[in-house]
Amino acid sequence: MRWLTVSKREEEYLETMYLLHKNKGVIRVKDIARVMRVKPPSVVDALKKLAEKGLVEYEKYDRILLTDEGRKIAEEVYSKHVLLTKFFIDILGIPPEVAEQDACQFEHYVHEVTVERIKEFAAFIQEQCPYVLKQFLKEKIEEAD
Amino acid sequence: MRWLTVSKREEEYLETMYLLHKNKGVIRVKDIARVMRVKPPSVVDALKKLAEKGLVEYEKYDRILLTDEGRKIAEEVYSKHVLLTKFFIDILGIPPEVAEQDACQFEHYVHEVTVERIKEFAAFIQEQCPYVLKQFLKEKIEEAD
DNA sequence: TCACCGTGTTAGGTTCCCCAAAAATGTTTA
DNA sequence: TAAACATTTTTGGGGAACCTAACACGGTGA
Repeated sequence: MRWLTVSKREEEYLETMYLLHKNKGVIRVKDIARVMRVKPPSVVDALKKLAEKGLVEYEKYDRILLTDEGRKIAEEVYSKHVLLTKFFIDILGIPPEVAEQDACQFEHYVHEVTVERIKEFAAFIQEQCPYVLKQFLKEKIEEAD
Repeated sequence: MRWLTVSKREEEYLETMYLLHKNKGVIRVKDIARVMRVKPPSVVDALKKLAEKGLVEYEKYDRILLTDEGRKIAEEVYSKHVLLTKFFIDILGIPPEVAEQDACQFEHYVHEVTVERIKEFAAFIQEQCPYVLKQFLKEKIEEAD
């Protein structure tokens, strides 16, 4: 029962915090700001709002943590991120940096149905015509040289 | 030489106006508002800004037109829209309403490289393994019943 | 211990995009 | 043509997300 609205930007904050926690153990304002390419005051604004929504544990000057609910949202977003990035790279043969950027935006909007279908399509194609796929990727890589 | 920045939302206004002009001949505040799901005052705000940027011909109470530059941007966005929608529907077999929604968001962010690659991939697959594709779509449509 | 410095926070302000209410203009009809 | 109706515009205001400048905290080295 998720009655609260989480904006695209808030999802990005949650995802960033999730990854910082996963990779560095601690979540710090400075690091969130660096990753999100904003200044620290913007991070504090965001933290206050997310705390009010019960998605982040935050007391000023204290350590920052995602709540269960916050982590759940972050994981959902991140899993879409991973899926989309993989699809762009492995199926469409898009350069990693571009794939990353596109996934990063699309993940916040893409419909569940589309996510599922992309997953299925990738599996189907890789199983049914792996050679054709390889051929396509090969051509694209050669063009890039 | 496009030095001015056009926000995502502005792109949407331009695209809406472009389609209204194409389909109804005239562009009216009321219709833009309906399509964009905003109230008329918001449309007027947007029109003023777009006029300042030279993307729209706008004098109050007068007829509304896109300038060449405005139409150019609208066409670029719209062509991405069409491509993405087609890809989602024809290749991934996503239901039209969902495809429409997703395309509508993604079109504003998707990288040129990705657009090109999607185009190429669709052509390649449709040529190299049309039967496999048909099989995939058939399964998905059957599941939906 | 305390002064310093990095980090975090507050205060105040900007831009973008939206709205409701009311005023102005345009159009249609009696 | 003038009243009634539809459409557009102005006015005034709000929320989201960002910023700079200044201030507060807290761990560290002298």
